[in-house]
Amino acid sequence: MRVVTWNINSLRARQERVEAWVNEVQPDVLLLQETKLADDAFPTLSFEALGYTCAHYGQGQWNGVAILSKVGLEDVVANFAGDVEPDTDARIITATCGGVRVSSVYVPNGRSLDDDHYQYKLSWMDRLVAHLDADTDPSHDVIVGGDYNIAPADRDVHDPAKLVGATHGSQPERDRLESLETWGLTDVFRDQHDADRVYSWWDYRGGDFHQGRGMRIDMLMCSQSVIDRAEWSVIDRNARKGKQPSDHAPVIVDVSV
DNA sequence: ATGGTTGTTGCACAA
Repeated sequence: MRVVTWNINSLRARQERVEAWVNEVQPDVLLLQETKLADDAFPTLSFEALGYTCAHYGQGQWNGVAILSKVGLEDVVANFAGDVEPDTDARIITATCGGVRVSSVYVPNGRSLDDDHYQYKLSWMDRLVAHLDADTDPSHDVIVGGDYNIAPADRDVHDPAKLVGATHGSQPERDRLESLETWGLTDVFRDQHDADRVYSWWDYRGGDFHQGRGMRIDMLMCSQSVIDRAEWSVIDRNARKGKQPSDHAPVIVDVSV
């Protein structure tokens, strides 16, 4: 079973590229972030024609997350589960696909360490753990994939010095990722690869992609039973090339079933 | 240090 997470930075602007990539790579489950669509604008019919069942949670203009599946899609939860304080933004959707409890998450950017949005980001990560407690159990097959807007370690960043005093690499953010690990999830890409200078996001500006200046902030966080069956994982940086790319590349894992 | 780019119920703001 092939599971992919991809922040596509507007589905409206990216539909053609996303469909071409999907036809090439044939994910069984595709987790999208930043669709920037309201639910009634989501192109369900286009994806159904490619063999997918879809669940979308969006608000238009900003945010928006989706799950596309060829292996079934059940028990959909938009927003946080249970009694967890609901998010005002559309940043998380959860479903069961092929026996795996998958979530597509778009963690708040944080903007800057002194911004209210940074506190919102930390709170959001705390609520994500509470959501997992309410929704499922680490002994199950669980994949929480998405744009975390957090680089797990300095080795996941082109220039760690530039992150000092900034978001994406601060200790409180990394502590939140560690809380997810404590809950029972593992970053499958890092579990499989020791390589440095592998990124999933590059700023559009200044030729950063071509200069190799990026960060690895998109992850597939997997429970142990999934990690044990993970055969292969890669970040497809080719998808960041060419005309009108998203600023993020897709992250792929193949899990034996 | 600054600025560079892309997207949006855009003409400022988020990333």
